[in-house]
Amino acid sequence: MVTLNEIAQRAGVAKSTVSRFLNNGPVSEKTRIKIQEIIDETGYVPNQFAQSLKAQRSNMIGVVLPRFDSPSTNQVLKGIDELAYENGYQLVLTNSNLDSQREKENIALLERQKVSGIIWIASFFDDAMMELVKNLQVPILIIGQKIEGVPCLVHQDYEAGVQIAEHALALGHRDLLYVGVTQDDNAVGVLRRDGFIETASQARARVTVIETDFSRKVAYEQALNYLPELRASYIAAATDQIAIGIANAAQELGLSIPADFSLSGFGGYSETEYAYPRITTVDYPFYEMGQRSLELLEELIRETPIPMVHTMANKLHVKRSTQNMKVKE
Amino acid sequence: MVTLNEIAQRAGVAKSTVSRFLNNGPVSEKTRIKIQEIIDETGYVPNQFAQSLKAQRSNMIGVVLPRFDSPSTNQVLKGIDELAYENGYQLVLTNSNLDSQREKENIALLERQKVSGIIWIASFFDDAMMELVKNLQVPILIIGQKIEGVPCLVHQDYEAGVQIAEHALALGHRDLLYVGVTQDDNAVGVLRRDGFIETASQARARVTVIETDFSRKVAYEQALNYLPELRASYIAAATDQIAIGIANAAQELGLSIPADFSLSGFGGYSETEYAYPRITTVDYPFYEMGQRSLELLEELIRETPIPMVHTMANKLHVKRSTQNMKVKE
DNA sequence: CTGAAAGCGCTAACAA
DNA sequence: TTGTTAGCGCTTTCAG
Repeated sequence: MVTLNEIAQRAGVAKSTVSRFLNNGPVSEKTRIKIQEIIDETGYVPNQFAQSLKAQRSNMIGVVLPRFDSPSTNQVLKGIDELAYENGYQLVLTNSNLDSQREKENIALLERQKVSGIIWIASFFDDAMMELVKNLQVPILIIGQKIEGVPCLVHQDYEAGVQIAEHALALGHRDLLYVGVTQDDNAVGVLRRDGFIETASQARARVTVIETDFSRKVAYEQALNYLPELRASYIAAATDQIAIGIANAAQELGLSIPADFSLSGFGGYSETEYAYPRITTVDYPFYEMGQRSLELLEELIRETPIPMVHTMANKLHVKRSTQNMKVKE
Repeated sequence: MVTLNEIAQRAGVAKSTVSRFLNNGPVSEKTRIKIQEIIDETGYVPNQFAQSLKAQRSNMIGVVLPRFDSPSTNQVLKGIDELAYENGYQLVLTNSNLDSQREKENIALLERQKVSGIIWIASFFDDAMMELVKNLQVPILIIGQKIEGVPCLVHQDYEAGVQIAEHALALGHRDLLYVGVTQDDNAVGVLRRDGFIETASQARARVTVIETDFSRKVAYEQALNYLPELRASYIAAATDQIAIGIANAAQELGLSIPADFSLSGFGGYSETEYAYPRITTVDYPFYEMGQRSLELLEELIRETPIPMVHTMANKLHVKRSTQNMKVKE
């Protein structure tokens, strides 16, 4: 392996001179040329470990993600990656496999690796995690969950709930079903639902709530049960996956959307793009969120003081699955 | 930061003793306990850069992938990740964003980082790449493309083509349409097609071939054109994405699958799971492939001699989109 | 503008 | 079993 030392000897200068050259320090034109020549000849590349050992930090950015096969996460990743590449960072990805224990391990691991910063795409969260994050020696940015005292980047989930409710109301629906998820997930389980319910309630619409989990399959199976006796004319599902599950069940039961009921989701990362009919949803800007998260992390790395909470705006996309309340009878 | 040196001083022993302790070398019971105590107290963690600088290699495994938002790649990743985690490797992912230039950069970058090994999920391939890979100082395993003289792990694409053709023939279809992709992609563009065509031709079936690209959208648009005048009773699409595009177009045109024609894809990573009707496909074991790739890479890292080419078997999954050739008239 | 020297934290001979 | 010592390759004072 070619080392700095070797370059120095061949060029007849001291190591420090070569080092200075490498770091754009003051070096005379003559030696500059000489050194460059030798470097080209030998194909020398600095040893990153030695550099990092000195610097006590690396040019790596750690990302903690809940799983590899989530389309939304992948969009976020894409956004992170793009800027990381442009700005010369190397991405170290750690998958927690939806395991809170492993999530902690991963964050600790990245800290030991002395990454420049960590982006944590959070799924859930507990006190031990809080403790860990607060004592971290490395800047961290949390995506997707709001945590007291730690820089976060979140969606406007409450507002999204409001948007969907307003949409339903504007179409004349007065009897609504909200298919939600566990309250353990604050963003998806609580905020969206609250935005929806509060808006609907204020308008004196009737809202029923049922809970399902995140899987398309379970949503599908449950829907097979409740759809036949459905009273509501509008179903708001807490995620696009759930909406698709419901749509599948409707198809199975011979129900037609939006003729029999309107249906909407939340998410919109092309998930619903190929569902029939296209499902009305609130688009979440995942890709942009990834980019933004890296920008914010860089501020943190530079120790620029920034606000703790940042939000990404989302946008209602009306498709064919929702329509005006039909006047029956 | 707590260093080994500090631990040594506090414990009243030499650095080397602590180091030995850490690496399970011979240390007396008494000092063993003492050292452990101090480590627990201080929360000491070895500095990985220093370790790597010494060892001239890291415990990282580099993965080069074409993009983040490919479901099949994500399954592979999941498989890699699982074993990497179990075996104490850290994953460094580099995205090439479907850019051959960046693919090269990434491999070079990982080499400089002295990862223990590289898994390259290859999309395409040229001579410059060949050159690079052959001169690599780090073990590399290529997934998805077969390259002379380099360890590869590939799908049985030709065999998959054969399987689909045999399936179509067994159902009595004699007029087949193959919707393929560019021959630049050897695995998908050439092998699947050849397996299909050769099998069908031997059975004296009529085969027409048209080419599309990898996107569901383009497949959909093209199908809108050719489906109305379709002669064939069976369409074999080169990927599930393409099959879904065709199915969408059929739905749009009021054609019914499999009544009007049978349709099959290749792939089967739950992509087709929610399409209606469920599409017959050849399941590719992506997850298992990820696991296998890590196993193989570990052999390479240990310098165990292994064969150059490894294949993953796939399996035909018959769903509702294909049925017996109807006797018309 | 350049060189000598110290040291980042760890491992591995080699002696004791 | 333990300690001493010499680096791994690089950066960074500090003199010259």
